Amino acid sequence: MINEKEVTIYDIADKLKVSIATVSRALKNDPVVNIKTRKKIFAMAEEMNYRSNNFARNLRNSRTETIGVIVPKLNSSFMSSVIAGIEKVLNASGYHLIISQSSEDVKKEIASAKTMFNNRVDGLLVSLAYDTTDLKHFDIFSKKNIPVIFFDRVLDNPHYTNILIDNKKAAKQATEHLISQGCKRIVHITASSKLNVYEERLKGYQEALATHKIKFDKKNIITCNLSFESGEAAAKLILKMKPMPDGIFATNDNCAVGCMLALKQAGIRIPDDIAFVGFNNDPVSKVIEPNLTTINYPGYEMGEVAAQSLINHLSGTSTMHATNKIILRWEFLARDSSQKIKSRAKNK
Amino acid sequence: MINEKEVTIYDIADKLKVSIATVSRALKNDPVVNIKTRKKIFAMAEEMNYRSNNFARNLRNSRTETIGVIVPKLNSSFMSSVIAGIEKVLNASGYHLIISQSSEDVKKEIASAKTMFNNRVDGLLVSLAYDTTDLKHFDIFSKKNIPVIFFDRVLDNPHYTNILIDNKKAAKQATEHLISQGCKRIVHITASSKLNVYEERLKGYQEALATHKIKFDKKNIITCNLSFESGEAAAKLILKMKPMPDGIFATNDNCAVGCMLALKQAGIRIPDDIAFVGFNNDPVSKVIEPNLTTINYPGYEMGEVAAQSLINHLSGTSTMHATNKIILRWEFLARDSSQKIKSRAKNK
DNA sequence: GTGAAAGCGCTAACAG
DNA sequence: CTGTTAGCGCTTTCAC
Repeated sequence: MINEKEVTIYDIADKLKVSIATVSRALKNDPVVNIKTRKKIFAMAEEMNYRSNNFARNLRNSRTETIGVIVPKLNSSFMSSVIAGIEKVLNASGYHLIISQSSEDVKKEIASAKTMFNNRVDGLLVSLAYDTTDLKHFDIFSKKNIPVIFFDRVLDNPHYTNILIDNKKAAKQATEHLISQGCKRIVHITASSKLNVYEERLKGYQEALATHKIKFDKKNIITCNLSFESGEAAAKLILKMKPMPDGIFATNDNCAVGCMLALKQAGIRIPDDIAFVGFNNDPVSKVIEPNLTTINYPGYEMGEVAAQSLINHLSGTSTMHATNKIILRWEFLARDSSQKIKSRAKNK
Repeated sequence: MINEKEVTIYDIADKLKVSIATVSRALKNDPVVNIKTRKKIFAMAEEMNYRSNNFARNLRNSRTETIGVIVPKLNSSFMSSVIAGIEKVLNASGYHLIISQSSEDVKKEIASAKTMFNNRVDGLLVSLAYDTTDLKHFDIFSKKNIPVIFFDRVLDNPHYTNILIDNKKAAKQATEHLISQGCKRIVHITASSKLNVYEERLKGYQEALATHKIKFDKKNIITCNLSFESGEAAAKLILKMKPMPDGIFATNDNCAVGCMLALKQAGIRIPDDIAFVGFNNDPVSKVIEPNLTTINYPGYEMGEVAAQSLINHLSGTSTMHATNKIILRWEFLARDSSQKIKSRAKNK
């Protein structure tokens, strides 16, 4: 248990009677070093249990090989899939990951950004908090040419890369599906946030209504924080509506499920009285009865793409200043919660 | 977008006509520096947007203020709660987190441990992979007195701290609950892993049977990987059993839910034909109908405790060599999936 | 109270 | 192909 002395390239150089420069070069497998010397040095390094000192290396290189990730909440099925995807790609490329959660609070998001900055991350991956309305706190990064990439919860902007799905189109299809099932009074449950995801989904909902000549009514918009509990609360509001809606499009499965359970308890039949469509393809959507129709949202893939895109920026494969948008595919999953007329969907 | 030059303590010293030593001391708020000088230096640092260089500092201090976390899988409700708890405590203490997943594979776990070691984490938090059978790959850490703490998925050992719940007792209570509901043929669905969690739960199951003079039958043990899908597969086995069991205790909610859904589809009534108890209090347990009786398992808290305990080790509050076990409380949640005789449980 | 100076381990320019 | 050397930015003795 005694603290062994750390072995350095000096120790290796001493033993082998070569210079530290040679050791340093050999360890990086620099072909300029004689192949035999390289082999000897590798062997000795192994034997002495040498491990390179990242601080010293980073101090010289001023790179950390560390990527920061800021997300609103770690414990959701979607977000943990994203992180898993990020982790996979980054680890494969030798990067490390430091993670921080904003807990849906801009203030904490700002603090996290600062911490990441001080820790000199080589790049940053961000999904914004609920109440974030501008991107000023990321200016420090762009000033130093540190790439920042936003995913899922993004804000339209001219400076950074955004990775997202076409929320408007997905929401439109979800709403049109309800309309095709005969729904006329469709409630939209969403968040009171300025983030693109919610704005776009609302737009998609409105567009679908417009296309089918259904008048948009503000009273049919319920805003909440999208939790399971707020879904239950939404159910109470819905039960008081006259006439009651015959279709509900919620921007989040969890919330939809909370709402469905509460409505079922109140005797509402789903989908016959009220048809449901959610968003995200959360695992619960296949447990609730009837199974929830939803939009499949590639969390794991989004993480992979975000990480890969960052790595490309870092390695210069893509130019720093190229601002773009990466749009991922999504998929509409029709399940029983919304099929009023057709034969019931197969389990999917 | 021009890369601004990084400001160092030399720059501050220059501007203020003091030495770098003074600046260094002042920045750490060392009382030996005149209070006025300290204030001036702080002000200037602020003005110049100084940020301390962690590499240089770490190179001197040989500490990283970084904690490594290795978990089997990131994307489970339980694990993300744990990580959230860890993140909270660690961030509050100024530590960073680097995360890696073993994907339930010892080989990747060994590789991750090595990476963490090379990155000189100050401490390590680990939940073991499915097929890990010994702790040799963590020897490198103990040799250098780097604390390693295991949580949840642990292996009994004399060298490291383990954080877990009393799985045997919890499993015993779960099983006894089924017995008290009149179950005589209780199937136990568990994992074919040597990890304590599964062994202890099996023991608890067996003890409960013994206490109530029910003969243990190996045929009543179904082993699988505990996924939702393997729960469905287990249902097929169960349907073929003659006589069919009248109670099932699964070591994981997800798996239990997969199994329940499949059995329901086959016309089995729950709890009347078969009563169910799960483990983990996963969100799905409150969505499935009937709601799943389960063991509440404090993931977030487990993360907090693990992180705090590591910090205590690091700060010397607790001695390095003290090996111990931290046992967290758990809670049995009786819900409808298991209540054959009593009036149905209130929603909990 | 403050400063000078050594050095943490490594990289890379330069020289041979 | 190999060695010498000057730092990277910071902390910390040791002097004054």
